[in-house]
Amino acid sequence: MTSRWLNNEEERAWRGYRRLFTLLEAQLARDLADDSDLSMADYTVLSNLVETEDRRWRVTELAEYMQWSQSRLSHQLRRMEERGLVLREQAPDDGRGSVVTLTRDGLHAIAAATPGHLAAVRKHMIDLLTPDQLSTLADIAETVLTHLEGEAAPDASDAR
Amino acid sequence: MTSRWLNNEEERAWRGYRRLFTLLEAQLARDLADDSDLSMADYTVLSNLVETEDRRWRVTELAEYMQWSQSRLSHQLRRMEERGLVLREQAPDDGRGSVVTLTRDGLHAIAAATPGHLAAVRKHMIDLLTPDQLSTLADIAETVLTHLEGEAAPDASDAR
DNA sequence: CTCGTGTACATGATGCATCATATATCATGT
DNA sequence: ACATGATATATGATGCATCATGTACACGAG
Repeated sequence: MTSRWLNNEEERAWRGYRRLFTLLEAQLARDLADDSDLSMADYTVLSNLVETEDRRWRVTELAEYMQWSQSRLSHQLRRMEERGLVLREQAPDDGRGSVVTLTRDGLHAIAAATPGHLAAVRKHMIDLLTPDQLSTLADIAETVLTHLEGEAAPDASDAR
Repeated sequence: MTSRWLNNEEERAWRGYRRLFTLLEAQLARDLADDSDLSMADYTVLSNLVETEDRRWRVTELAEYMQWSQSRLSHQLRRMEERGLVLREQAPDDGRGSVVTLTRDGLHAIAAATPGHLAAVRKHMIDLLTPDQLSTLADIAETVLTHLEGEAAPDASDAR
């Protein structure tokens, strides 16, 4: 496990990347809280719901899509259900399953919050970068994500 | 829907960036947990301590440097103190303040964990990218961070 | 000196994230 | 039909993050 140290440019990239996420996330959460009653978690759930054709998700599928644990999503949905933002119904095709849907209030909440949030994303990040930078960033993410997804399921050698 | 507001390339960058952070953070935390008894939070605190000349920080300064709330750091330090990783002493020059230091165990823990952690950072990110990509990433972070830091303190009346 | 105000840090309460486990249902081999 | 194991979801317990507030000290004005 002999590890080389990070050189200057690598360290600049690494530290910058981490600090970027920390500060940007905080700023977006503040902006969102300022003009809605939603947390980032609420927003993400609602926006995933509103983006589907019929505005319905099976709970586990939504959890996988969001890269959340099933338990985390279940707790989050319970809180959002108590606030009247979403509903959980019996899945028609599977007695074990639930289907989450938006309530009228939930739809209203996400519709009201989205323009402001996307404006904030632009203001604090997208509009600050050149098209080249954006495209490089997307490439970086793609490369690392491809690697990480291979990492998560390096299975195949289950046989002993 | 996001694509109404961001064009394709912007959306690819934005979604990629967010998913990158989520998955990478999870992977690094797993790797760290696998070969140490430290959480990412523990690791960050310890590594900030070990990187200073005398291995001492005033609590508030450390909190600012880490971009943590003072309260969050205080709770974290209490837990770490209970585990014998750090110590808090009276600040010599200010009766209100505390100075955090590493214990022998804390020093040992960070020394043992660092090579593996840096190897993981290389493996899951740095070594996957070209020097150009790294340098663009660092530039992106610098640009956005400069903007965000202006955002956090848009208060010009501080001028003396 | 002491009064008011600001700063450094700690702490209790509350909400969220995670872990282990429970419950109900489905799927399959016998 | 039945046992066995897998899957979908919920939930209670625990630890961490955050918020509001408390305590102690600092510092300057009168």
